[in-house]
Amino acid sequence: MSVIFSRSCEYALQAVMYIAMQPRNQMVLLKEVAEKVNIPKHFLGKILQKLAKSGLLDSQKGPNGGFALYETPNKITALMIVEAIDGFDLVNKCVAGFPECHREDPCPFHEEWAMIRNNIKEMLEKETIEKLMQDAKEGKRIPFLKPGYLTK
Amino acid sequence: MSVIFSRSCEYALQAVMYIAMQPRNQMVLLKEVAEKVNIPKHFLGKILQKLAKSGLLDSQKGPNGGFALYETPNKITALMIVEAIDGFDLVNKCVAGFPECHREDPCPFHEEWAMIRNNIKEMLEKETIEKLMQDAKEGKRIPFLKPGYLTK
DNA sequence: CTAATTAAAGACATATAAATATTTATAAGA
DNA sequence: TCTTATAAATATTTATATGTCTTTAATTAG
Repeated sequence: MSVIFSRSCEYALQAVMYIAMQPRNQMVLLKEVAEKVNIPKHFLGKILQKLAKSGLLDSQKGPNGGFALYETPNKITALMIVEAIDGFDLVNKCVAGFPECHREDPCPFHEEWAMIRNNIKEMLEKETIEKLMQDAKEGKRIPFLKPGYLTK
Repeated sequence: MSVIFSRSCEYALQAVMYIAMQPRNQMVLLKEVAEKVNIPKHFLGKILQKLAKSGLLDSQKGPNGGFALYETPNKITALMIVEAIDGFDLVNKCVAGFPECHREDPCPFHEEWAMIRNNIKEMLEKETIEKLMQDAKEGKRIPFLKPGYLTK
């Protein structure tokens, strides 16, 4: 298998990027996100609820309701999203699955993995939603990016 | 979730380490590995079969049968084990799950992740079974390591 | 107050990984 | 050849993640 993030977490990252790219003056519908980013609607609903409970998104029921970023894009990092959905077990769990592996009593992989784990964490902290949007403007692919977005 | 390796893969790494630490002049029983490393026996059986088919282990049925390393410990790397069990999707798959992400048309995470992925790969290549055993002798914890091992 | 719109919640279904149990095939030794 | 020890193969169960469907609750507009 070799997965880093769960499917839910991948969806969360993509959905937040999509929401961030919409005009800030109105909320974005679950239906719209689901269709544009191609995620099962009710499954996505639960993911966005979780992000809302974690304080990353705002959500409103009823007409004109929907989802929006709770903070400005420069305050939301990929790490926050990952932690909200998957938890960041990567930080604690032994990469080789040894049950009692920790710094004072490390397995043979421990130190090497600690470095990599740290790289991952730093990378995810550095990637704010703002930066991801910037990247998109510079041509990095975000499949659901509307053609007109760059010129807006 | 945030998993790097599947449970099977963790078991594979641990089991190979265990086998490597046994005397080379006889085969190691599935039953013994399962008990000492604390892995469900039949589940482990399938994992070891897979390692045998991949050419990492030798296996023999019947009395005096069991499993053994097919190569000397310095020829077997953690990467080989991971690839045999999980495949190394890490190499190909987009970390954020974008379906059509590749080098010529990368998502915003692509380059950062490529570096980390490479670090992981290099680390796993560097960790031969021999080195892991060396580490164990230097005090790195391997829970199923027999107390007497260091002085043998 | 009523109807319409939307997210939230809960129940259910499916897919996959993990674990367990049973049967079969192979080799060794008496 | 017969029995025993062992891995290999197969079938079954359980757990968890993912996906779907239905109902409920909240909000707005009229």
